[in-house]
Formats: sequence, C-alpha cells, structure tokens
Amino acid sequence: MASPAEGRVPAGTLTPPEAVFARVRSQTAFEETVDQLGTAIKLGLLPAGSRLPPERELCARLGIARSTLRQALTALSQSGHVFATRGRHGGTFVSDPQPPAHPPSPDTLARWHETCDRRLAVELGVAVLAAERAQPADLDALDEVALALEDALEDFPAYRQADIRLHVGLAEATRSARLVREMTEVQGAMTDLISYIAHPPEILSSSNAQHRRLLAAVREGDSNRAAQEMTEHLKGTEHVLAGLLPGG
Amino acid sequence: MASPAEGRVPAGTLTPPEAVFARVRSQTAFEETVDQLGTAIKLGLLPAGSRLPPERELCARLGIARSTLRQALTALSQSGHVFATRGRHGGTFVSDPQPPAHPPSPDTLARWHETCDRRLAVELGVAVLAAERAQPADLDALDEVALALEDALEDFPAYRQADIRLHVGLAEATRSARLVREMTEVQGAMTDLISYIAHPPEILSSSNAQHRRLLAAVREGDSNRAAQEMTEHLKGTEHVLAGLLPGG
DNA sequence: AGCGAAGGACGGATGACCAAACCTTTTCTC
DNA sequence: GAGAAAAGGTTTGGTCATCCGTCCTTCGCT
Repeated sequence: MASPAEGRVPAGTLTPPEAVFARVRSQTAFEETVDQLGTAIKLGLLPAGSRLPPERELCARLGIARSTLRQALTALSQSGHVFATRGRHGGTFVSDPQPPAHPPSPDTLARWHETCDRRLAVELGVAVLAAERAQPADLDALDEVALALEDALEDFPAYRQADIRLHVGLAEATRSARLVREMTEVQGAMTDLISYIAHPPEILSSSNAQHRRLLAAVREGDSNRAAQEMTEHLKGTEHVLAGLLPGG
Repeated sequence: MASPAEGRVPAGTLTPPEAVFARVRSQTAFEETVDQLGTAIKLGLLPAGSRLPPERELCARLGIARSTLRQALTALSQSGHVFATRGRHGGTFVSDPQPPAHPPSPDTLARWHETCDRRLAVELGVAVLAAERAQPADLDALDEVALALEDALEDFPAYRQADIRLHVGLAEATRSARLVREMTEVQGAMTDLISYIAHPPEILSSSNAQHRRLLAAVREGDSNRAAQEMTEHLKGTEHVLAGLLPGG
C-alpha cells in the first residue's frame, strides 16, 4: 500500500469495519410506501374496516406524488389488503377480513437472529425512556391494553394484536417519533416470524406476567428494572424461536 | 365516517400513530454514499492517509454504478475529505489533515434530543448483546483501546477518536452487522453535536471510569450491569449537552 | 517501450417520480 | 331533478437519478 501518508494507521483499525463499504441500497418511494402502510395494516394500527385519508391528502402527508401513492395503493389492493370505492363518501378502506398472511420467506427465516437483535435494541431503549417519561395517562392506557391481553390467552390473533398495541404504546410514551417508527418496523418483522409458530396459553400467560412486571417498573420510573424485565421478556420469545427455527 | 365496516375499531386505537402516515423519504444512492463514506472518514474508521478500494471494486461492493460512486467521490473531494491520484498505484485517499468540521446546523441542534434517544437504544442493545457474545479476543482489543483513552485526557480529538473505536468495537463484538452500522451512524450524529463543546479532563476522566466498569461488566457477561453502566455513561454526556444546547 | 492499473469523461437507455389537468362515480342539498 | 361536492381513476409529458458501456489519460513497473 504505497499511500502518500504511510504508517499512521492506529493498531487495531487496520481493517475498517465491513459496514463502511456495505451495500448502500435505498428502497424506492413506492416500496417504502407499500411497506409502511402494509405494516401498519398488518399490525392492526390501521384497523380492518377503517378508512385511509383521501389520496390527495395522504400523498401530501407522505411527501410523495399522488401517482406514486396510487401505485402503492394499487399494490395493496391487488394483494387484498385494501379496497377502494368511488364517488362522494368513497375512499380507500382496509379490507375486513384481511387476506391470509404469506408464510415467511426463507430469507426472512435465515435472518431471524438479526431481527431479534434489532428488536432487543429498540425495545430496550423504549423501556428505559418510557420509564423516564411516561405520563399517568399513558400508563392508564397501557394498563387497559394489559387487561385485554389477560383475556386473550386462548385467541392468539387477538393476543398478538394487543401485544403490539402494548409495545407500540410504550414507544409512544417515549415521545420519540423515531422510536415509534422503529418499533412498528420491528414488530412487523417479528409478526412475520411469529405468526407461523404455536403459542400455547401457558407461554402467553407467563408472557403476561412479564408485561405486568414491566409496566410496574415503568410506572415507578425505575428504568434499570424496566430494562431488566424487558430483556427477560424478549429472551422468552427468543428461546421459543430458537427451538423452532433453523440455526437456533 | 360511513365506512363499509363500521364500529369495529378497538378503543384506544381510534387515532393511528402519526408514524403510520409520516413522510416516506428515501435518500438517493448518491446521498447515502456520501453519508456512509463521509461518516466513516469523520469517525476515523477510514484513517487519514488510507486508501479506498479502487472505484471499480468499490462500486460493486456498495451495489451502485461507478458513475454514481464517482459523483459521491467528487463531492467528498470537493469538500476536501479525500483526494485522488491517477496512474498506476494511484487511487483515492483520505486527506491528511482533514478539513475543519462545519459547525452543527441549526437543524441538527434542534433535534439533539432525538439523536440522544436513538443513541440510547443502539448503545443499550449493543451493551447487552456484547456482554452475551464478546469473545476474549474482542475484550483484549477493547481493553487496549481503553488504555489509549486513559492517555488522551488532555487531547480531545484523540480522546474522541479512541472513544469511537471503543463503542464501534463493542458493536462489532455483538457480531451484528446491523448494529455496527447503526452505531456508526449514531456516532456520526453525536460527533456533530459533541465537537463544538468543551471537554475538561475531569469529565473525560470520569467517563473513563465508566468505560472501565462497562468493560468489566461485559467481560463478566453480566448484561444487566452492562446495560446499567451504559445508561449511566450516556446520561453523563446527555447532561453535559443539556447544559449547553437550546431546549435542554 | 510498452503494459497494466488506476482515475476521468461521455452518451444513450431506462425507469422512478412528479405535476397538472381531466374523467367518472356517487351522494348530498336545494 | 339539477347541480355541487368529494372522492377515486386516467392520461400525458416532463425531469432527473441511475445504470451501462466505451473510451481516454496518467504513470509506475518491467
């Protein structure tokens, strides 16, 4: 290496992290829109039957052209996730019921470890910040969701739905838009992994106990304990996955 | 709301999170490349004087066309961060010395809170996973960096440089490419905030004590304590920022 | 002298995205 | 019943980022 300024490389940094030259691949606006809206629907953040804002308003909010938004909506309607009606009081609506979910792709399955790692980071950050910042009103809403969870031990779709609301709600309590967004992305990825494995009520029940302890720690503003409970909670689902997925 | 399927919206989800309709803005490949390489240079991951891979190889690694890469390299060379020499054994090199850094933009300053939140999540996740997964070789390398930190109390640029190597090294110890990438992004954002504020040796010294405790916890594989030490460490810099930046 | 490896420059093809206008359907109101 | 209003649906044309391939220029090594 005959570089002009030789021999100044500190030991240990001779090889730059691979991340430096990693693929820089930006999705198109179209793809991002499909993902964002599709995930919101999949997670129930946009409930079945609900109406999306009018296209002319929505494209402004998303910061894209109407034609681009329409491409995304066309894709979502072809996959059966939304449908549109014309005329006054028409609009684009979330289908009810939703089409059956696709089984996870081999690619998704192969990267499940990465997904869990990312989830750990997001959820841990959320737990700590929520413990510091959650307002009483937030906590009351979260408690209500926790109650719904207790009643859904036998109905996994309903359970998962409430579980998502709990985790996203916790993220909202941090008042960080970024964390809310990352939480929804991560929950979307987790849903892809989770939906195809069995969830006996006993596991959901112990998961609920962890939820309760987590919320208690958040209510007390004890961020260390919140982080601890969250770690334990996540390890639980991770162990379940490890037992059922390849390379566990 | 005269939707076809009325009255099915669960209480508490009547208003979908704003994140659902948030701007979906993808950077261009050109911008992402400038950011990725620029950040790596700014952080010293690509040390001053070092040579980048040949353009024909680099564009393949980054997954972009050569002309796009050249746009990015042109931008970086116009800003003085790199320069190119032609002919055999020529190449693109990181400038030495680097051009002076720009002062943080008002926009960056206004969002410093968001940056710190994101940092918390990434670093916390890294701390926990590093405690679980770090190999003895990783730990030895990290200890070496920690030693360099001790000797740099009076020289902030050198200190910061070693600090970055410590945090990125910790991320590498998690074996998660994603976390390494997020760590570099976050450190880049933090550098923008940090470089323009005073850092008395006493603060750096107490920061070093936290580094030592953190590494000890990681070495013992005690992820809870690692998370705790990391939280404390980050709160330190956050308090310093809060005292000096608007809206603290 | 010439070969080879590097950066540098050009030109066309493609596709994503945007902007603006216009059409069609439906329902509400007068 | 005749608009008016509010929604989705359609068309068109243009801009710009990006890709791909080709060729040129420089310059150290053999």
